Amino acid sequence: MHISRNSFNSTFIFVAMDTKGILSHITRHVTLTPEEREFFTSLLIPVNVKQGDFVEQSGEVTTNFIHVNSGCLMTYFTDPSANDHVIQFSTAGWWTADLHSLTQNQSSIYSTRALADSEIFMLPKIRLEELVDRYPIFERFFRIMFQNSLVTHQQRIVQAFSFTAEQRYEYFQQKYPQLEQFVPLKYIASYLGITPEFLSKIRRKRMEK
Amino acid sequence: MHISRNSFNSTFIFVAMDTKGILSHITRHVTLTPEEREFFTSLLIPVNVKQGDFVEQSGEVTTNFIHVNSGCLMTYFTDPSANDHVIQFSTAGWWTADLHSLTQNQSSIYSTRALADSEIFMLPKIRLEELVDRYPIFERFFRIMFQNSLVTHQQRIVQAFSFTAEQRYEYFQQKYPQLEQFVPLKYIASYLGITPEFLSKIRRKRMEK
DNA sequence: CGTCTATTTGAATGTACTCAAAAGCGGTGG
DNA sequence: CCACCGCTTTTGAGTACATTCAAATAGACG
Repeated sequence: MHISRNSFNSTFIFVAMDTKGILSHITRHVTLTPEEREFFTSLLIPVNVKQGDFVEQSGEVTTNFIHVNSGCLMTYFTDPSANDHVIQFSTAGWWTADLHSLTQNQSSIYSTRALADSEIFMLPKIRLEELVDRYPIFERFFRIMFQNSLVTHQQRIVQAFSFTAEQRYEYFQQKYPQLEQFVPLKYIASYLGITPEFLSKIRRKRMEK
Repeated sequence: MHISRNSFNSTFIFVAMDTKGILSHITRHVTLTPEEREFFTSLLIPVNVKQGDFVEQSGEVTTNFIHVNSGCLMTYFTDPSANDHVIQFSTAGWWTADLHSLTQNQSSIYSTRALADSEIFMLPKIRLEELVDRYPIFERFFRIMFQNSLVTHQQRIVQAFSFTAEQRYEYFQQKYPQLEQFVPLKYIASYLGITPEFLSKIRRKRMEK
């Protein structure tokens, strides 16, 4: 899998970053006291990544939850035949993490890379544990977040099995209209579970209508 | 979709039921005080269902979390072409719920039925809310449960897109060896996202090896 | 412009589906 | 106890959806 900038950049740029976005996403689900906000934001590690940078690499043990403040990330799985399968695109407001690697301390089978220059927050697993021990309201927040994520995952499973590729593409366009603007089609094809060639044929067919 | 007993049984049988199993599943993840155990079990509604009974029906708004104490349930989705797609088999120790219907108060697109005579616990949504408000330890429990469930869901998405039907069948056999003993093949085919005819052909091919 | 990658096109192929029908299997009633 | 019924599973032929491979075209970037 190649993106224009394909070097692995291990020297992330740490900068001051606005926490309004992430806090507003959280307070959509739970109410925080000033103290809770303060403590939470103190745990976040702001990182600037450039297009093509790896945020996580398969084979390593994941130690961070990641929140996208701006830009766009892509998480993908490389199968034994060296084919990549995009699992998720994460735009502003989304969280991403390999929960299996994170909870079982096993090396990850997923990689996460920046599809565009992005501002992200890293929340180390051990810090999250401190956070929820101290303020159970965050336990609730993550419970709700995982709960919502499960709904989305379940819908994707249903679709994978009951929709044709063309229907999945239509659904994708409706649900993420902004993504198609700047995500290369081959990654969208991968996300839909089809080859770039076949996506191209679907697109032509739809243009002709 | 037909099971031997295909009547909708709205008169569930309420009985005394052992709460040891469900408590041990919970205390695998969190530690509970006697008071917390007591309060939690007081919220559970034990129900006995017979093979073929509906536990939840699509079109209705879901109001319960369901825990399987013994037996086996199956949750499936009926698509616009009236084809059923099995989403999950739930055996002893599993939880099941349509989180979308539950959280958004919308009518469910899933149905859940008993594949065998089963003992289940119902936990009404409003009771769960009381529970987590009063004892945040349960917030943690459900956070961990959803987190683990997400791992499984993600794996299933990866498999749907990168495995052939035969590979998915092999994985299923490894992961749920007990299920194949008594679940009709057509439901297993549905779970795997293939037709019963094709599963039959896969099985013959594997027998010949 | 030249190079590199992304996208499109077309032909041949493969995986899985549809439809129709036969075979297997468990229960029920005469 | 056997015959019949309803449902599940198997089989086979024809078909559709999606892939592979090879090559042409289009776009982005230096």
